[in-house]
Amino acid sequence: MENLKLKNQLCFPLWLCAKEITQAYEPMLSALDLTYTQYVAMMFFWENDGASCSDLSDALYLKSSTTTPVIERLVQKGYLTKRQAKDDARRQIINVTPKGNELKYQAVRIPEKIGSCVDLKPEEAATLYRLLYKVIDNIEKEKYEHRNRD
Amino acid sequence: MENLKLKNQLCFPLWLCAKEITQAYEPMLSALDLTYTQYVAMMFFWENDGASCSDLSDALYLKSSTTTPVIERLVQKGYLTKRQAKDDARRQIINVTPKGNELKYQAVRIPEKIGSCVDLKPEEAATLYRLLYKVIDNIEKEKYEHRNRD
DNA sequence: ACATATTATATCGTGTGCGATATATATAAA
DNA sequence: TTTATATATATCGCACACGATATAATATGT
Repeated sequence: MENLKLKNQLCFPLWLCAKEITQAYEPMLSALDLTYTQYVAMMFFWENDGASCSDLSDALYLKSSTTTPVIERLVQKGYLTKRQAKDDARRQIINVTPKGNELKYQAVRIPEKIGSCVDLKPEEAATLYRLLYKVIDNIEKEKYEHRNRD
Repeated sequence: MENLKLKNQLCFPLWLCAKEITQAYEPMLSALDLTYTQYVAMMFFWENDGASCSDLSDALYLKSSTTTPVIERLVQKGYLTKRQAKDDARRQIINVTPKGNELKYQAVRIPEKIGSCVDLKPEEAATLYRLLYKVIDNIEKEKYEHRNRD
């Protein structure tokens, strides 16, 4: 039963690490009135102004049942606007407001602060980054193959 | 603003990877009527029968507001029991029921299935494991120092 | 043109996970 | 002994995140 011990699970430090790093953002983000998920969503729209709800869902690997309320809150806070596309009324176009763009200038110091908190050597960070994406790709591939087995 | 792009964030693949791997457990765990968090809690109690609620909170770095309902559900399912300690009435002792121990034998194949899904070379998995714990330790250290700055 | 399938988004219920707060018990200090 | 402090756990409200399902709009096939 050695393989059922917590210390032998890869998933456990992964889960824990994600939780810890998300919490490390909390004091910086609460100053901007953002949660971590809202911050990630803002990062996406800063980079992809005019994208749709489903573009966000795809980029973040989230379901619309998660992104819809996240976007809704960011609209309420005045950081985003939402309107129907002219060519396809199903599509909701999201735009960043001037207030939402100001946030970007306030957020610009956050990544380096987190970096100093994580405190890895550049090559360690690069290795971690590479291995995480490898796991993500492997799981995605497995999911895809599983779907096609039915 | 290059550092505010999603692809340059270490936290994003971390968060995504944790989410993906948790979901990969889902089909195996739903057969045992467990969620991922409940499974982790069961792993802890299989290894630490007779531990308390706060022992679980400490081991999983969770608050009692999270562990209390998790334990509550596992008691309802008949996998755990909860009783007051004789020497300290504040302390709640958790024990695994026979039904809870049967689960262990059904769960024993899960880690290897996840391993094949994650599909890393042993040395890659070891590196990932080491780097994740390094980040966790660094963030914990930072938290500790921050507390002592006040 | 019209039925069918697909796509985009929303709604609902369940289960974490957090901070803030409350309560009961136990220990230490006066 | 009484008071103060610390500890263990529970409760509450908020914000994800999921699967299942519903609804509306568009695209496709005959």
